[in-house]
Amino acid sequence: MKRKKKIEFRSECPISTALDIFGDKWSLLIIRDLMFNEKKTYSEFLESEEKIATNILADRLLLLESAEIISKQKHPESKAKVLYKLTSKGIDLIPVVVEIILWSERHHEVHPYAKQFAKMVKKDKEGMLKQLKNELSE
Amino acid sequence: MKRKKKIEFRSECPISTALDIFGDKWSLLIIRDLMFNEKKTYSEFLESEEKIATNILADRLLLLESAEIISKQKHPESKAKVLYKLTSKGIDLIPVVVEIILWSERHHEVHPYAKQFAKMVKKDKEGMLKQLKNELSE
DNA sequence: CAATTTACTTGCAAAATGCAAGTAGTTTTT
DNA sequence: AAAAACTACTTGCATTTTGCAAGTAAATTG
Repeated sequence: MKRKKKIEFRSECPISTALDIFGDKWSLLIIRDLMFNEKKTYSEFLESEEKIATNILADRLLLLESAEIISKQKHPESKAKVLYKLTSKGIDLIPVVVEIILWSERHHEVHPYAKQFAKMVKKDKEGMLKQLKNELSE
Repeated sequence: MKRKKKIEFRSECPISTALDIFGDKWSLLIIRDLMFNEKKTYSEFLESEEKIATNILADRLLLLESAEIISKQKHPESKAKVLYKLTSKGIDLIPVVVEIILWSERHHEVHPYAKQFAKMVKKDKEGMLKQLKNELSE
């Protein structure tokens, strides 16, 4: 098991600390795929439309694991596969990700399904957050 | 007026698009300083404890300006100074930044003032969001 | 048992970052 | 009014990170 060097925090500012963990172009996309797209394995993450490079994916998975946002599990079907899942700390990022989606949807051209999602969240944000959390906590 | 090359979006995913704009270690810290720390000028941003490099700061200010998250204004006191402020699109990031603070405060060691802020948000999130928005919209 | 799949690693070029120093207006000090 | 200091940058260069292509080793499939 390869251990990634511990993340150095630049300050005790909560925003800075968060950025030290997921402040890059890729980490939140992995989290998105775990959160909304039912992706769980290395090769599934590779398929996403933004086309992350294999070495970057491996690096980010290690980083997110060392930050305890994701964890590795045995895949029930095959031992060639590795199952990644969000930890409770990762699941706890739901409100952050949802607010990013809402902001982006208000200000940019986005996929129709994102517009639909935003519409549903606006109807009942609390309910939606709870539902997402439940789905991921199983 | 130096124009920064237009940001390329990797996809129409709202999260990916947001990351194309502020998915790095510094942009959200500038936004934080504008949002919570009453910083408005280049040299004030440089003073923050994370110590951004001058060239990176200049680059991020251009990027945020081209994404219409901040705008440059004349400084009322001096024409040696430049006043940066959040646009309405930038102000609209308040919920994102607040959720990041809440998440980080729950899971990491942070400044005491951040804990205090989290406590106040938990009491009345809607009120706090409105108040922050009002303060920035003047 | 050969081909394919899965989860990576490696090597190298290109891009981004970080640091120190420099510059060009503007304002303050003497 | 000249010199010093301040403000908002830019420049050059070393270091680090990213991106791409190819390779590997174990597990699985045909």
